Amino acid sequence: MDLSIAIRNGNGKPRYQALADELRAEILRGDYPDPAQFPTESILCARYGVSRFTVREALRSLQSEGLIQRRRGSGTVVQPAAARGGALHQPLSNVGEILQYARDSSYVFEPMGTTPLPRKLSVHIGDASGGRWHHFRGLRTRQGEQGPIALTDTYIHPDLAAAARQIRPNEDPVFRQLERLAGLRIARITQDIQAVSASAPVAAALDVPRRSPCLRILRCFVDPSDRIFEISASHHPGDRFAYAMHIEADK
Amino acid sequence: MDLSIAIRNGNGKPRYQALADELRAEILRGDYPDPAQFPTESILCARYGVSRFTVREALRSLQSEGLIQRRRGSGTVVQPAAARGGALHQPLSNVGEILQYARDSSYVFEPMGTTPLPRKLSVHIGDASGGRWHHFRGLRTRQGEQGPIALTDTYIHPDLAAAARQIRPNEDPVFRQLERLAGLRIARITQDIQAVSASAPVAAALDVPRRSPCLRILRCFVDPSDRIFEISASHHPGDRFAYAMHIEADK
DNA sequence: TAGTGGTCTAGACCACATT
DNA sequence: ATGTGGTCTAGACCACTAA
Repeated sequence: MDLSIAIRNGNGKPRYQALADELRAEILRGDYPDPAQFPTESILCARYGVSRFTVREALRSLQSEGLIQRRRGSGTVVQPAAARGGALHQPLSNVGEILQYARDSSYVFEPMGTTPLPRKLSVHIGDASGGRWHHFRGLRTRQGEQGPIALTDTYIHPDLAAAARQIRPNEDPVFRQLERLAGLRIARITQDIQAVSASAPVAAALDVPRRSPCLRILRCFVDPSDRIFEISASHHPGDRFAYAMHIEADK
Repeated sequence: MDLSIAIRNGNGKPRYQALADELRAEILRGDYPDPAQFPTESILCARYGVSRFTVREALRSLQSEGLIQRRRGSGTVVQPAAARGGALHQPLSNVGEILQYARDSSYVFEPMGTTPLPRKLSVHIGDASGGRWHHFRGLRTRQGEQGPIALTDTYIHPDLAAAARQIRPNEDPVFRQLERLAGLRIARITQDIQAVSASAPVAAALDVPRRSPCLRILRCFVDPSDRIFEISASHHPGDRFAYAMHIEADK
């Protein structure tokens, strides 16, 4: 009677990740109108024919994304969408979500040629190579908003110039295209959040008054060898954007 | 010859957490001048007489705190302090770190009596009870800075008024004192980061010009039953404070 | 090829919440 | 008393890196 597609390992994806994807889709689809009706670990083990380890790894992902909450003795409940943040929020807990965050917003960008890394950024990462980085500039908009929610400047390391030239606007995010074109993997992202005043060009692009407060997010994309291959600087209008996150307690 | 205090379970603390505490102390103490000299999983298993599960749980904590990086095939290396963020940074990945973040800064606060929750906050959490919350106000300063790095307003839920009256300034953070005084546990924190203009009182307290950009962090402290028992609103001067974080890649 | 960390199994005992 | 999720063991196989 069990028609569920068994969680296999054929595609190369770990089982716990495939299981997490499956359960995440169910939750976002609204399959659990009653939050307490989420299956227990033992049920998931039986239903998908995997060990408890695999189930727990999958649920750990969902918990870190804020989709479920777990309590010893009681069980697992899905977190109501209302508690997951309001309209202008961007909850992020892993690289996958940075991609997925494009869900209900759209991003268009265009190539700006090559340039030395702006001084603020080169100081920030301690880069003194002085090479020319490929530069892209983009705007993120959200339906129902009266203006863009982000202006993003993206810089690609000089060593990846060949791949950078093949990047096409309006498809995947820049770092995903880079992964594919240059055959590299992203290991982690470091992020720096600061409040700044809108400079004239930023204010114009975001359609906000000059000097109005902006959230600036500096991201460094790092490969497994600790090389920074991409840097992005995003400016978000203070009144149209909030960065939401949740932090689990130590047990 | 092994004089290491065995990782026990007597104190009630899980073994993996005791191990993480031990290794974290070693790293912060500078016991690994050569970052690559960090022990492998099998060495840690043998040295502390625990299973690989326990070791990996401990290392998972340290990795989420950005203290170590791990690579299949190569090994585990401690993350050089330089790569963990510069002077004004506050890296946070769990509740423990929010406490620990007091490391090289000092925080003083004073009671401000009781007040209805400010409208901005009550709207944010959807609270319409209208009760009077205990209010504390504090300043965080950092040695070597020419001004405070945070102005924090903390509000305690009316139900905890009895405990709130016993809170003493200049000791533990408010939420730690609440845990002790009211016998509650904190399950998680939700956080909202936004850029705002300094209002007159905020500007005066932070010693910055009026309307200068500020990072505002709204925190809701939630108990295991999903009740918000504390809310805090922190304002950080844009030019003296950055919020740093790191995000691991999906495997 | 040897050794690393990543995934996975099948068990076990426990603290805790609910019945 | 039952069942939940949290901790922990002892194995195993694998993908990957480095020598």
